[in-house]
Amino acid sequence: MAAIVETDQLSSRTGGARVGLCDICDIRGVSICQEFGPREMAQAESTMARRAVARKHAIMSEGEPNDSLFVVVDGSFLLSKYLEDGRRQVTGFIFKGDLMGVRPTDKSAYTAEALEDSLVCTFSHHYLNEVATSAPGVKDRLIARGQTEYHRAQDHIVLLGKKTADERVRSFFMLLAKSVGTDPGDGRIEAPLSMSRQDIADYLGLRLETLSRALATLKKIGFIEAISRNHVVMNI
Amino acid sequence: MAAIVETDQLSSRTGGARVGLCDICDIRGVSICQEFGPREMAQAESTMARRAVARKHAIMSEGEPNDSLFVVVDGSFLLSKYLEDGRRQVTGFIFKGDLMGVRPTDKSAYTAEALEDSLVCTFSHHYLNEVATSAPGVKDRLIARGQTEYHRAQDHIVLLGKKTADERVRSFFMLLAKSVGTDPGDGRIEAPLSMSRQDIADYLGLRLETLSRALATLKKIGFIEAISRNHVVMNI
DNA sequence: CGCGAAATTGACTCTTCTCAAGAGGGGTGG
DNA sequence: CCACCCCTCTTGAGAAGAGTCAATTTCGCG
Repeated sequence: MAAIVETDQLSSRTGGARVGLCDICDIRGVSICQEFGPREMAQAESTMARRAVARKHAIMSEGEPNDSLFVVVDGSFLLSKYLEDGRRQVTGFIFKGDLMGVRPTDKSAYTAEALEDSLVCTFSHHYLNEVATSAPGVKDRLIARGQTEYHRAQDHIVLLGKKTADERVRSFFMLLAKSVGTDPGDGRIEAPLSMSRQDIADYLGLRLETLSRALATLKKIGFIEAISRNHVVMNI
Repeated sequence: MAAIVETDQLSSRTGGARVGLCDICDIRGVSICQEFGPREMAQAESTMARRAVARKHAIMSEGEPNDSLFVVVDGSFLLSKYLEDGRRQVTGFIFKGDLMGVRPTDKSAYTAEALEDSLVCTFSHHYLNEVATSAPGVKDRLIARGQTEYHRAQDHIVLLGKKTADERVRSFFMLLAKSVGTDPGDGRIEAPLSMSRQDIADYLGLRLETLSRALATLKKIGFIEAISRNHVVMNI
């Protein structure tokens, strides 16, 4: 199922001048790179690779080894785990600025696949360890990110364990608003929907049909102003 | 609700000789302390405190600040989060050797309360940072522990999102067996049950009654050989 | 414009929840 | 040491929410 794919058109791995790749990166300020000083940044750029990941392609697969840290520069990813009989649970959505693969492992705990054509920076952990000796903040940042992931997971647990279908769907849209929502000026919030209804249902622990009915309810009460396959306008 | 309580009878914070506290610790090998060299260990012992936590008392509370790392030396803890209307979700159980408070925060994401009279070692993060400069493995260990927590949370998410009541209960007992189970020789596994039925139900996203019915089923099919309020024998 | 996948809606089923009553077990006081 | 009481757990019956199966509609894409 969806092997790791290298779509390298945008990679900067070829030799020569690479000054500026990070300088112009619009997530530089929010990710681990902010811990790099000028020297670390130069080091980073020399081993870091930018990689395009095509929609539906996995960058990590459950059970497969992974030794890289991925920083999502653009696009979005879906994290999932499968039960033996094929039931799929979506354990999270990853957006611009988020990290995947905080720790090298020889058995990844989940699959991460691109929901749209996306762009990531990859850092080998082996190398990151070296950088960390001169920029100790990097490890603190990894610890912090790990905790953020954990807290998100705990919120997800509360959602799945205690919330009704309508509440779950509402919570999902709140998360979406916070992660990728934009405010066009009026009270409304707009957000792109890079995931399918099935993806959302699998995230919320609901069936497709139940999600659909909940969407109808949220539309009726006005929480959702308009929704299409890949876009939503909310009144929060 | 359950403030942080200091039940200090067992604390070693008073001055004088403290040699040996860690040397004789039976979880030394499995926890972060294993990263300490002799010098770090001496440092650690001088600022670390052992603390007894009485049953039902919280060592961390949702929304409250926390700047210590806790290592569970003996006993067990329940992690929980509450919705505004009081619904409680148990997000995890913590046993001997586990960590709590991997990161300092001024708003703890969850509450941790002792399920039985327990014993923890507390390390202030401020101090831990100093130790980490000479023992860099400590931070790696914190990253690793953070990831372990996250992976457990993901398993919990799968459980809540995709499993039936019977499957959830079965999974809980498997977890219990792995965490605190002992094999008395025959194929069976025994484990103490420090949590109530209500705690288990809140962990599994089920009602008390549903859990009770599932237990009856598991007894009938023989997965559970015997179960009382605080002890279980399983056939795995 | 039309095809096909994705999403919605409908009717019915089933698992889990709810409310209620009863049984069991542990601890305290007589 | 026993009995009682209280709290926890179990069991029962009916209701409700979400699941299932199936038909239909919508939307995005060629």
